[in-house]
Amino acid sequence: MATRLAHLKAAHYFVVASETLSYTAAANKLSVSQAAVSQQIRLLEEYLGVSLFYRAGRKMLLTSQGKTLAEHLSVGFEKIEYGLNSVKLEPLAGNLTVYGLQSITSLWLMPKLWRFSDMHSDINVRLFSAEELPDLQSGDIDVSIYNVPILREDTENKILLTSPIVPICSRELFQRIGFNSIEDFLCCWLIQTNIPEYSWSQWGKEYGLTLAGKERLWAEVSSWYMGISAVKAGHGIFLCPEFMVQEELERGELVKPFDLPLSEPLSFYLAHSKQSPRLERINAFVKWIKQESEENIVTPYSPTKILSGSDPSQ
Amino acid sequence: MATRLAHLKAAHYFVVASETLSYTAAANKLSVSQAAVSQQIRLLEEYLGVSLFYRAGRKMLLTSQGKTLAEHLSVGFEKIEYGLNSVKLEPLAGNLTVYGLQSITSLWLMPKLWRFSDMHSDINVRLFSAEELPDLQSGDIDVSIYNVPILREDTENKILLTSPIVPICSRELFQRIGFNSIEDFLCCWLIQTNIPEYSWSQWGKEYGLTLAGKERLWAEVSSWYMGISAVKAGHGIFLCPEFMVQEELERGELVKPFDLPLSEPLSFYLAHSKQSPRLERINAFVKWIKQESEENIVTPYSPTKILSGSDPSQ
DNA sequence: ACTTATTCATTAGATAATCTTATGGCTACA
DNA sequence: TGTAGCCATAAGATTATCTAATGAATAAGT
Repeated sequence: MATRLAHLKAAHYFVVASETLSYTAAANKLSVSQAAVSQQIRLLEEYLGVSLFYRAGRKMLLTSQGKTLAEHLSVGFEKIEYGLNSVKLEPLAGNLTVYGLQSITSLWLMPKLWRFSDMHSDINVRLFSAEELPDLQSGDIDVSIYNVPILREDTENKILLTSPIVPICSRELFQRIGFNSIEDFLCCWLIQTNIPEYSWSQWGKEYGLTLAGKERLWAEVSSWYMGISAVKAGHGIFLCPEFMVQEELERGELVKPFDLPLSEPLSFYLAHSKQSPRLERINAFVKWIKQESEENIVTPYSPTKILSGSDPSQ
Repeated sequence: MATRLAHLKAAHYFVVASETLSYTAAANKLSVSQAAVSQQIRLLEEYLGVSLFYRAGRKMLLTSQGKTLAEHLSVGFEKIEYGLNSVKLEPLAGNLTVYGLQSITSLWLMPKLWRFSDMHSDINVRLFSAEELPDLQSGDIDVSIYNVPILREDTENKILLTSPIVPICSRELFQRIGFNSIEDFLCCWLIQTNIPEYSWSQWGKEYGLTLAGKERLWAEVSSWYMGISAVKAGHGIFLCPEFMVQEELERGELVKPFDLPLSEPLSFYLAHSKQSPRLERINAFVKWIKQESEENIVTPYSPTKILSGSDPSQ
């Protein structure tokens, strides 16, 4: 590293002035007097032995050397600013960016979020939904909810919730087909995600249903969310984490034809950087969300109730 | 740009300390007292609300946050240093990097260079030879000598020298073949660069020599320098800028079988950035080299003299 | 042409940041 | 157990930097 880096403050003032092309405006931005800016820039010019600004009437313009310098310095100071911001401790109040799969954010988190905002009106939660592995080190994401833990030295992971995966269909489909036995599944579209552990072939293996026939009706969706949307539209039976459709099950909009979950449940993991400058905010959020998930571990409705309710003759 | 960039000096000290992992060593590098470093880093830690170093016995180690910060800051300060250096005026004394094609540096410039060092013992000339277009803005090259001008707003170009291009061969080849007429060329290897203007076919066109026959012996070299090397080894006749082999012609090592130059001479251009911080040095060099080239514009030996002088019996 | 407002330059004095010196505590090592 | 090496801290000295006031130059409005 450079051991002789003189006049850093002057360089900073210069960069601000190079953006505004006005000492007065720069001085305002920097909350100092115009004279301070003028002096610092003069100092820098003397140090470099080169003039950086020249007057064009009432305006100040950069000399060609000034332009060169400003380009280099501005990227330097940006990096420095970014570095400082990425470790500078922030107070409790402020923004908090939560990342999650579409399914869990829209189906589980969003409906609960108002309660958090209620408790912490000074924390502004911003949701960010996508399907790829989150980067918790970049500073763009504070907390993530993902279906695998984010394994890194500096990342803290907690299991947020664990949910069985069961076949789900719409009430209409359920009433139309009847579903006296699991073989009745074979005359419906079988919807699944692209995760092999949670596929119909796995389910078939566990419950002795042969799905090999090529006359099967398959559909593969790229996210839980899309599968649930399909099921709601009555398009088939979906192997779905139960908690995601808890409300719909309660309302009877969606139905579990049989309460036959996959042996492997699905877990979601809460993760955040251990050294985030927003740890205080993060901890408040994590504490709250853990409570929320614990209050909802038990599925309040037995799906067979709906089943028998809608078909008492069985 | 960031308008609130506090404690830049502290950040700088921190980066130096993060490299040495010692406040004392950092203080020495920075030419300040150890206490100054200690205080600045403490200040920075307080500002960030985060500890950056921790003591491990007698050593200081970076905390994980310290590491993060140091990584970002060091690249930032490097950019700043680079920027400042690229405009900071330098005194006459110091390094000067001269770029040129292999041929011109080794055959023309290098042999003269001792005279410059003699005049300017405080300017240390470093030669850099390659074949591609030089970048005079990067700061790595101060002056270039190239066969086309470097056309840029901020670049100054001067013609350094203009030289005829003539057929050249070794004395041995000359004596062996005799060369009574230009048709005798046809029984030798014809060596040329890959520049069409300076090719044998161009020469043949100008002097009415038909070179179409497929029994021709051709060799194409990628630089003047390589062609001259080939000729010196007696491998054929080369279309060569005369000034490059002036000494060899004088000594009789190489010979011009006929003084029949191409109509288009070859020019070399001296170029440098108008806003280099090393302009003083550059000007000294340019002034000298222009003088050198003007003193040598005329070829002192008529090649036909060597021709007749070296082989009186023929 | 004459104000007037705006902008940067310059100065002197005030203020704040930063440095040094001196000292003390801790650790590693002989 | 002493000693040397390293960092922390405090007080006072020294610089660096700021502000306020003023001047000079320009552009725009009257």
